[in-house]
Amino acid sequence: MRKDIKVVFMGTPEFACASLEELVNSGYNVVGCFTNPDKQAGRGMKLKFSPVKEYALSKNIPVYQPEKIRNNKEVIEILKNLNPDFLVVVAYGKILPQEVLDIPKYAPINVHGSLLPKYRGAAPMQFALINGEKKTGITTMIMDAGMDTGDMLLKEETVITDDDNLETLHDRLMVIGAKLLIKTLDGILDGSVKRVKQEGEATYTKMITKEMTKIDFNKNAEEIFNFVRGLSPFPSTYMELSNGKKYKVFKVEAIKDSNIDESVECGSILLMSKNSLYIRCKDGYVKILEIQAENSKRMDITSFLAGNKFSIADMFI
RNA sequence: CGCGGGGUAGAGCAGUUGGCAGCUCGUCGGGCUCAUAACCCGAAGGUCGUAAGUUCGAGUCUUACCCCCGCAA
Repeated sequence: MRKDIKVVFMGTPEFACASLEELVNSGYNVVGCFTNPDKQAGRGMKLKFSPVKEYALSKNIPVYQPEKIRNNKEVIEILKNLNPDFLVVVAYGKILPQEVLDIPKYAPINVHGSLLPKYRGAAPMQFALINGEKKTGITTMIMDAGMDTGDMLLKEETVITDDDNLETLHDRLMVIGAKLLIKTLDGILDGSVKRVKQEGEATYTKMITKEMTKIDFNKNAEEIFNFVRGLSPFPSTYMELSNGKKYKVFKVEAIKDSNIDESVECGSILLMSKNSLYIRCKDGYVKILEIQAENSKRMDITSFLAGNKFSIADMFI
């Protein structure tokens, strides 16, 4: 049954690859994969394949890597010739024109990392964490020309705990997304899944840029805690010393303190011992737990302080 | 040939013009006891990434190789 259904897959990072693997493992006939062009990356700037490409090649699935799709006659011709029943798009990194969305026989399906209509856009998981959400999830939808505005098909929630960071949430949603994708396709085929319009207040997320990743110690401890875990371990947040030195921060603990000494400026080092570092913020202090200096590797604060010292007069700006 | 940093004790680091291999922490053993991972004393633990070279003498200088990491993407 599933093997008679032709699927064209579009995706690029690891998050997408999980869905592709699930499609293949559950027996769908994946007839082609679209993924972003190889780019130079890593030390030595060697050409690197995307996770989706790596996997597709290992399964002998044809791979296509067009620079652009919009107004690209050649690519649209290829897509039409593949004659897909479904087009499945997961974190592809391109916006698809209606012309392409019209190609699949059943529907173009997208797997999105939030509970729509909240957190549409590029970085749903990051902002769910940064905003201190208590839950988030995966939504599958039928794509339309808008940015994550299509009719919804299935949703699955997951609770965000204090121990979560971007890595744990990403990994969890990746698995949920892959499984929900199969349920969605199966449900469309047997008619059990109905499309539902997105209702309620929609919010959009911007792409995360380096400039956005600096810690602002004028914020509350809780806000900083959420900010750090929302971007950890990648792209990660950083704090900057008044002398210009930067330190990436991967994990902190938030401690509210109503008796905080108001004469100490936000960003000042409140206390440094052989295994802990406390920095003043708006409503208390932040205890740094995992840190990485320039040209060095990520380490827990105890190891870091064994060989690196700050002056108590130092300040993070 | 994208730019750059580094391999020294279990961890993180220092090592000046080549001249006895060190610091903080941890570990182990004692002490103390109000003492949380946060007091005191003591001990163990290193073929200084690998190979060759220069030298009376190399962690340090030269050459080659291996490995790790940051930026950038």
